[in-house]
Amino acid sequence: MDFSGKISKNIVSADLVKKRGIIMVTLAKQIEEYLKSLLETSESNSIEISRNDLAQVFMCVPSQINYVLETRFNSNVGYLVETRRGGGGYIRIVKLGLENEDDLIQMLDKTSNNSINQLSAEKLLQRLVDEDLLTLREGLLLKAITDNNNLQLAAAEADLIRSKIIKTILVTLLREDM
Amino acid sequence: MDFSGKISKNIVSADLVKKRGIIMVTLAKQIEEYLKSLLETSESNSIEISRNDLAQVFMCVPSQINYVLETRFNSNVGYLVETRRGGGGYIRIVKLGLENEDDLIQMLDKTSNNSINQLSAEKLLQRLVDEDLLTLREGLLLKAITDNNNLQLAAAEADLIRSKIIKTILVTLLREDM
DNA sequence: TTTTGTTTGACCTTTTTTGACCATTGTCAA
DNA sequence: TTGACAATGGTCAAAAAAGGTCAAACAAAA
Repeated sequence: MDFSGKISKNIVSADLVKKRGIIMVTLAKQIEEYLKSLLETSESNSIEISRNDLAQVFMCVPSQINYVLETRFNSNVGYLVETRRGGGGYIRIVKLGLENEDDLIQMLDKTSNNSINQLSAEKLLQRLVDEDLLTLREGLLLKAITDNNNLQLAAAEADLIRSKIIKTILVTLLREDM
Repeated sequence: MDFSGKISKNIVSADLVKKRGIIMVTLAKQIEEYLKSLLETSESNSIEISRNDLAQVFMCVPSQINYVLETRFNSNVGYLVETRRGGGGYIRIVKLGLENEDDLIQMLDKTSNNSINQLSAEKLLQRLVDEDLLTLREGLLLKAITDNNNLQLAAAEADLIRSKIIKTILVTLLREDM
């Protein structure tokens, strides 16, 4: 996208720049708040936006939206983002339910070491089944997927992939729109 | 075939991606849903349409129909399309079921190329959900697991791991006790 | 002053839409 | 019988419509 020739934005954006006391509220912060307010009024704890439209609303470059998503809506801070390109593309932000799911959060913390061996994964999955966070069938499926025999990788690599898979499982279970 | 007054919009089939407050439904998606709704009411799991008539109903160029057929009704996602040109020409879409083990085994064969990209995996999972071999939740979980963003690997490596995961899923579904 | 966080824009990838041109089949008049 | 022509559907590449990446420039905080 070519932005050359765009109207100098300093003038227009002046009234968008609110001040809170002396500290300037950044654009990123404003977009963050806006998205969070949308999420709050959403019944499903998720919203769908168009990157271009949103950028237009805030009179900024589209990539600014990505910055906000990366820094304020990643899974470490309790959000999940799904996107699609092309005509009819969209960005979906899903708020993860962090309030009631302390166990999952704790597991997530522990799991984020980027490495989980097969036995640990199996135990963790079993625990999720025991706590009714996964059905038995889901547990079996996931156990098979994280099995060394099926991954067929060098140990270190398998452990790494497994940790990513487990992390994804935990994050997905935190979705409140399932 | 008479299409007059037949566009029943917003017929949303079970989808891995549950839709909430859609921003923009593409033409392709609408035509896809329409054809799927026709298929669902069809006793024979097959329908016959006229490309030109359908294009007129949706007020688009005829080749748009081909795009929909190629991307949404190909054999990878469980459909078979037969056509005939010339006067009295037609397009027949047949929905292939996944009714017995042989179908899954066939799927396994096709899949065992040691490489599956994200989109193909997503479509395959969607099909398993549509055919009630996976629950929607299982589908979402598995889709997340096979998502590039979550695997965080180089494309080629991701495709390889994904094929192993898909293979494991299919094999597991073939288990008698699942 | 150094470090960390924000903003911007050039360039890239994916998906959908459109249209010009091609191929096949059926009909009917010569 | 055959050859024009109408009625279908097929192909392919360009344009349009999204979103993604990354590094440089700026700004704020430590």
